[in-house]
Amino acid sequence: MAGAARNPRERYREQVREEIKAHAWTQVSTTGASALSLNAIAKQMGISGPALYRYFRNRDELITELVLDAYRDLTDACRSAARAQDSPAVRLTAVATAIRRWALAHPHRYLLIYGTPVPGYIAPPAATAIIESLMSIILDAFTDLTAPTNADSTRSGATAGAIRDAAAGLDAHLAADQQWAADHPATVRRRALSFWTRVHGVVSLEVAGHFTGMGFDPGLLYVAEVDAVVSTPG
Amino acid sequence: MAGAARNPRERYREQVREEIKAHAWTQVSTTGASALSLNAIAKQMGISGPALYRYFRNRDELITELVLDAYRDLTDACRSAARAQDSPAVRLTAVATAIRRWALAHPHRYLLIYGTPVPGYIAPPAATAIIESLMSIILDAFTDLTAPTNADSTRSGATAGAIRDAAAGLDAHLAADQQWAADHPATVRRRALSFWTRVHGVVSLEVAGHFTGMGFDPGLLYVAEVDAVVSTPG
DNA sequence: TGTACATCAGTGAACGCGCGTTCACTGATGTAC
DNA sequence: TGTACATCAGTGAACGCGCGTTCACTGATGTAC
Repeated sequence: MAGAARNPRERYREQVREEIKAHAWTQVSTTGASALSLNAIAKQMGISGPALYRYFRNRDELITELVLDAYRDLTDACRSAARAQDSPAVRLTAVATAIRRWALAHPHRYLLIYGTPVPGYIAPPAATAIIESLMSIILDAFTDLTAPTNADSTRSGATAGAIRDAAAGLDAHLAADQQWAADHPATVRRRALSFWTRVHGVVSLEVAGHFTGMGFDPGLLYVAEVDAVVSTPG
Repeated sequence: MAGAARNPRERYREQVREEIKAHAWTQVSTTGASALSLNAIAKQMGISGPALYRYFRNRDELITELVLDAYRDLTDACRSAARAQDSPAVRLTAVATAIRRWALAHPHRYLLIYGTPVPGYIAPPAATAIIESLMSIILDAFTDLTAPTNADSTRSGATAGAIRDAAAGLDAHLAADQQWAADHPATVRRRALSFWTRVHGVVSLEVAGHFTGMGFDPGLLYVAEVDAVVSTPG
């Protein structure tokens, strides 16, 4: 995307960069991100170590590229999942499914973004921009979900007083806060945050293997968690 | 607990082991678990590297000890939080608060357990036993919560059909499954799983710093998420 | 079309460093008679 | 109470290894006249 390689040399450059990143990914998946070794990548490619410095200034720049690729890949998956659906509720479920599918298909990619931060490494600002565009998919869907049924979203109801209190408290806090996603109403932001944390609650535990041996299907738990926030009015 | 040091030599041994672990923790918090270095610990203690092999067979055994300590510490925090409360709903909130407090107080401890798995390292079976005792605190609380209001936990209700469907589907699946926590009814297990994933959804994102810069209070989101599963009937 | 020049991919040696782990050892500490 | 012996904490040298990064270089590839 950032400039289709014009001359042959640039084309080749881009090609080798991709090959390096591919080998980097297989290494991240086996050794972990913090143990990523440039020399090992070079050896796998049948190339001398210093040759890599033609393509990446140093180790940190390579990791940054991997992180950005992962962010882009996840966001693309969500965008195309959302595009296919008209109904906002179905769209949200589709996005949730896309996230889990993506995470299970590329656990190392997921963990590089949402796992333990690589010590000493600071995520590039570009990553924030990408993740914001992902969040806006979710925010927009919740906006669409709230708009038509605006009339019957009454906030009383005798059932379950405590949950309403806590949610109302969060709403009030978000209404006063103008930093994040200020162009969306507080209720929409609250539901988007709820969606986001429930998604990662199930997925991160599943990817890290904390459900293994328990013998139930995490997919059903996932659907239940996501549906609860999508289908609950308010 | 595992045998109070009898003679002076054992007492000293235990003491040095603890000192090594303390230095290991400060190193994990700065460098990350996968970069834990025995030689660096020794240097910090003013001791030669090989001396550590008197106290731990190798690097893996030290990490195992750290993991077990973290599991024990978290479980103890939850147990004492639960002990103070009679009402099951309040008890669950107290446990949730204890988990978040503990995670924020010891981010590296939390991430060692629930973050990216250390590559090549397999969690010891003893850890599973500890985490099961933690889960039983939550399972018992949900059992107490369900028991008295057993009569009015009707499964119909016109509101929010989708959420009921997904939850009911998970219930049916859990009822058929006899592996995990088979001594508790499916509904209780479903709610415990929901509680567990919501807790980690908020906490893991918060600890990894994914809320920084968004400008809202994660504590309020946390309370809302936990209250939603504690206060929702069924 | 052919030649001269600039660009740039890749090499190999070298830098200083740290790692986990083993081994044979010294010297202090506790124990048994 | 004093001595002989066993136990064990800790040392220093050594093992082979891999790391990120720099440097001066060779040789191929593309460009300009």
